[in-house]
Amino acid sequence: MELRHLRYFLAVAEELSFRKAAERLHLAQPPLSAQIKGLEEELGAKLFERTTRSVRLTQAGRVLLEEARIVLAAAERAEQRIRKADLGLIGTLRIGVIRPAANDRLAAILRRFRDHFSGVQLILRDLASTEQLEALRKDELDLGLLRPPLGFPELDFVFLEESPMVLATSTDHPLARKRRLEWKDFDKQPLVMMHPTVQHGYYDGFLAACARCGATPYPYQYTHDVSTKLWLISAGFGIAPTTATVAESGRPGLVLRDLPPDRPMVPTIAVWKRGTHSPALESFKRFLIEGFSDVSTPSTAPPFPVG
Amino acid sequence: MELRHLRYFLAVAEELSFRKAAERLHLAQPPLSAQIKGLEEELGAKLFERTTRSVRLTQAGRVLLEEARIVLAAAERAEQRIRKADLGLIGTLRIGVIRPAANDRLAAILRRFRDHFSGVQLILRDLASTEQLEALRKDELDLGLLRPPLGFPELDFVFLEESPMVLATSTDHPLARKRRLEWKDFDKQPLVMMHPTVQHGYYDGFLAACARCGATPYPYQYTHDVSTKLWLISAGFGIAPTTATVAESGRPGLVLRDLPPDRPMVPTIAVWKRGTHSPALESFKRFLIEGFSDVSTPSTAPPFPVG
DNA sequence: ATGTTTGATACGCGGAAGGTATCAATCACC
DNA sequence: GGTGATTGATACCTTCCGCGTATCAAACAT
Repeated sequence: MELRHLRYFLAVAEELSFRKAAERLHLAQPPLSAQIKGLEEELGAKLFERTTRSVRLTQAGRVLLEEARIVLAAAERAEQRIRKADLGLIGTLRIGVIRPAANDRLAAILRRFRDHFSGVQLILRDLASTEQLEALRKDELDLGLLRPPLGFPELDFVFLEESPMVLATSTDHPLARKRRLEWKDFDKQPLVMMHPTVQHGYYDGFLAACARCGATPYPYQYTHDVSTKLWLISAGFGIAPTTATVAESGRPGLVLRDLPPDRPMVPTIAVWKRGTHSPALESFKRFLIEGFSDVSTPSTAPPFPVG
Repeated sequence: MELRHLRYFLAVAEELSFRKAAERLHLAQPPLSAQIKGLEEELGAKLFERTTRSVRLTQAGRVLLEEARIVLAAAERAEQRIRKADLGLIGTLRIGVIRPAANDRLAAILRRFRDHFSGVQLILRDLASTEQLEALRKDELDLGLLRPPLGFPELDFVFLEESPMVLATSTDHPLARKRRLEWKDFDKQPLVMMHPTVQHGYYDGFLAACARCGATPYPYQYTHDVSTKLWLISAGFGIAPTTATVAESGRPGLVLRDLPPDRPMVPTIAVWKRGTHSPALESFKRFLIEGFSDVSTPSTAPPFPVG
């Protein structure tokens, strides 16, 4: 059975005349009769009682009259929704957000987007950077707001903002009191780090700077989220570089110190799969870029290692 | 757009592989690609992001995935309901009933039918004989329970039961007291008759018997339903032949008298349009005939004038 | 009796659906 | 890093089916 059969049937059922129905369909009458006949044979049921002078619906025909209208309406709706989706007016955007990016600025952007694109359902997922990259790879996410580096090629990104990396220690740690930190201060220091499975490469810049000055801190504890990491640091389990904006809310027992000169910056980037042509996503990216325009520094070359 | 497109699209969207989808559809891969391409062009929207190694849904594709399932499910449901309708398991039966036929016996038959065919919706319409014939002609009724004669050819019928015609008078009418009625008693009597537009030909037998005996009663009042007719008679507006079963409920002021020998019988028949092949209707007729089997007298030739 | 109207039938054409062979691009694997 | 395997796209051909024209048979109108 094809929609053509239903369209033809509906015309005949409504006109109760093959001739008039054919006219309405801009079709000759013989092929119309043939199509109806074919439909009846396929369904194994007579749909019309025909004489040479009258056409009447059978029981089966009466039922199909109801059903055909439903099917055709559903098909019509499908076409309309496709067109809307293609304009980016409806659809779903699955967006991954790392905790530090879930701030007021992003909330305002989301709110503005929803005001303009009420038909686009935003599905926000609170995921760590590595998890987002994996989700992007598996096409379970349309856009990720996360930290570099990118996990695999086939990704495009745009830089949104960056925040300096600072050192987090407990209040009773010697480095909390030292007047001015130097890279070699971190030699043989125990580090409280995010586990690579949730954030990979985050510490590369820090460790490289240490290495350049001959300092070799060592991994001591791994956590899976930022708040646990800060909690462990405040409990004296070690030190760690972290992003300045993350720990702004004054946490008791925690001290944030500026790193020595040439401190790494921690960018937030928006990432999506290359070649994804989604008008809704394009619109969302426009809102994102505009929302961060006062802080973002557009760059042609990636300001950090990719991959 | 045809259902084929949606079936093909659904396979590709679910498999996310043209090759696997083609396999599932028992189809070669190139025509499948061509069909999807054609669908995309017709809708004016890309449905898949394809590389040589991966197939991903676009926003529009994701929307169509939902919609295609809906449309195909509706089509599936349509086919199933057609088959059921063709077996007479679902559908609607529009049945006309004259008031005198709306009795306990018919109610029991209707109840039994509904128990066996719960999917068939019975639409009962309280209509006079002539109205039913008109409704049958216009295909607004599937079966009529009414009185002869039939209004036009193209009708088939089955005899269900009959009841003797009796005379209705008011209690103070001379004929109410006469010991034994003769046909010539009705000469010059005013008749209270059902209007021909609601019951046509009902009085033919009575008037013919009168005429054979030289009696000529005359039409005096016309009513449009039985209860008004009996009310007028009880009020002394005239006399009328009526069906014995109609006036059983003792109405004050009304007297029913047996007619002279060779009194006409009043049949109840079930009527439908010839050539109507409706399994549900066939089943209903079976229930009807069985329900009246103790009183009906099957006959090959019509026991009354047709037309 | 004749003409008109209606659905069915016969038949031919064109286009679209489907099959086969093949290509280009990418991935896996040694 | 070259090579074979896999995947979707392309080219080309065949088949079939949807559609049009011409015509018929039946029923109604005149």
